[in-house]
Parts: sequence; structure tokens; C-alpha cells
Amino acid sequence: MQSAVDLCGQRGARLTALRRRVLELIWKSHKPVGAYELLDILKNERRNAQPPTVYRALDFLLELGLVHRIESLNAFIGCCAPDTAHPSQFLICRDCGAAAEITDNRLDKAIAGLADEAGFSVLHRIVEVAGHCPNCREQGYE
Amino acid sequence: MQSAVDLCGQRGARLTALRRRVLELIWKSHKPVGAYELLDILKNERRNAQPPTVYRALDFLLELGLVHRIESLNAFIGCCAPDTAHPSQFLICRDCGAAAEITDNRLDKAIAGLADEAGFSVLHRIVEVAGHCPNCREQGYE
DNA sequence: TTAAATTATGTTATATTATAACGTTTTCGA
DNA sequence: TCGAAAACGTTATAATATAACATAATTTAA
Repeated sequence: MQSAVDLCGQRGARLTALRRRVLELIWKSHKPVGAYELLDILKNERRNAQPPTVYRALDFLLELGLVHRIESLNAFIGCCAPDTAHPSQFLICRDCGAAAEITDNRLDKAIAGLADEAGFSVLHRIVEVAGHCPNCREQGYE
Repeated sequence: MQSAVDLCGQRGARLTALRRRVLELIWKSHKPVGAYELLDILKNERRNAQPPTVYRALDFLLELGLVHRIESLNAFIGCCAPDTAHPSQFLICRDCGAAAEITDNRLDKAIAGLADEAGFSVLHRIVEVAGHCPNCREQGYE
């Protein structure tokens, strides 16, 4: 959370009470969390909360790189390294729902390489690998 | 289209008129196409077309690997190699909207490797790289 | 070959996710 | 402290997707 404050300071961005609260809620969840889940929680705290309330906060947090959107789940998760620019790459467990953010140089290079060969300029990368995490495999899921 | 028929034959799957038509419509589009776009076209042909009409056909086609779903666009595109099992990997142009399916061994290996190292068993892979295609870059987009 | 089972489709309704549009309040810098 | 910009409130609606149950078509098997 402190690093979020710092980051906003550096960029002249305003981490308002609402935005901070949404970021907290995302971090509190140990799984990717949907916009309407966040909204349900916010409604207990601010009687006026509506979809734009949460989507605007999410847009802000996404823009700054403080959270990632997981496309295959329509859900959001805190970024584990918001201060470094990096692609969004996740291992997503179909059983427990956990999403582990990963950084892998081979993967980065492979994508950079193939895009380059194709003459394609890269703006954004999405890698979402669905399967079963080590923990759930132990419980018998394969 | 013939290869779709063949594939269904092999698997004992029923490529009905509706499913065949949806597949045709997807192939006719030179860009990823949304479910409701398909529905609008179908409505001109079958007065009864409703969302489940198209979503069920899409589910069937996805299951067989005849089409891919592009998560970041909520849209669907024909698979260029439906007879071989392969991950879903795309270069998506933010300008013209084209999505090029790619196959890259380095990428496959990178994902297999990192999943393995993490003890994660892979069920499904999504790679969606957004940017600008060579064609649009020539037109001045970067 | 026909009855039962399965699969596919029709139909109505609704759930889920996301944004448009406009007004008000707050914040910030000149 | 005033004017502009940014953030937020509020209402409405758009876009995407599925639930649930009825009917029709097809396959299986007795």
C-alpha cells in the first residue's frame, strides 16, 4: 500500500480515499475479484456506490499499473510489482481460483521475438495459463 | 469447411445446419466477430434466433477447436489449424482489428517450462498480444 | 421398427459486466 | 480566491452471457 502511495506521488496521481479503498479491497482478496463484488462491499460503506464508482477507480488503478485485469475471468488482482513495467502474466488455478503473477524472461523474449519477426509492434501482452496449482494437485486434482 | 466436416465425422460430433452456418459466418468475417454480431445476421435467416442459439453453436465449435475465443475482445475467430491441438495465441491489431493466429515453439516451450517449474499443470493457454500490425504501421500507426 | 434415451433447438426470462451522459463537488494552481 | 480541471454522484442503458424449461429431431437398442 505504501508503494502505491509512493507511486502516485511520483506520477502526480491522486490516490483518493475511494481509490485507496478499492485497492485495499483488491489486495485483501486472495483471488481475482470482480467489479461487482467490489461494488457490493463498497455499498456497505458508501450508500451512493454505483457501477461507475468502482469502474472509475479500477480504470485509475489499471492505468497506474497498481492492478491487473484478468481477461479470462473478468476480474482484477493487485500487481505484485507495480513500480516496474512488465507484461501481465498469470497462472490461474481452475480449482481454488488463485492467480499467480509470474515473470519469465524466456516468455518475454519469445513474445518480443515473434512479434518482431512478424513486424508487429507490441502495446500490451496478455498471458493467462489456466490449470491446477501445486496445492490443488496435491488434493487430488489433475 | 470440409476439414470441419471431416473433424466432426471423426469425433462423432453433429455439425448441424445451424452450427455449420455459424462457422461459415465466423470464417467470412476477416476479423474476430462478437456473438451478438452473429446473432444479428442469424436473425435475418431464422426468425427465432436468440442469444442461446448462437452461444450454443459457439460452445460446440469451441469444444471441437473449430473456433477460438479471444478473451480481450469478447469475440470469436476461426481456428486456422483445427485438426491439431494447439494453444490459442494471437497478435491483435488495435488499428484494423485483425487477429493473426500464431504458432511459436519458443513460446510454447517457455510456457511449458515455467508451468512445470511452478508445479502447475496446464489445461488451457491464452496469449493475446495487442499492438499494430505491419500493414497499419505502414499507414502511419505506431 | 418403434419406444426410450439422448441430443439439439425454441423460447422466455434474467444475470453479469460495463459504459454513456450529465450534474455536482472537490482540488489545485494561477 | 477564482477559474479550470479532476473526481465523484446519479440515472439510465448498453453489451455480453446464461438459466430454466418446453419441444423437436436424432440415435440407440430392445
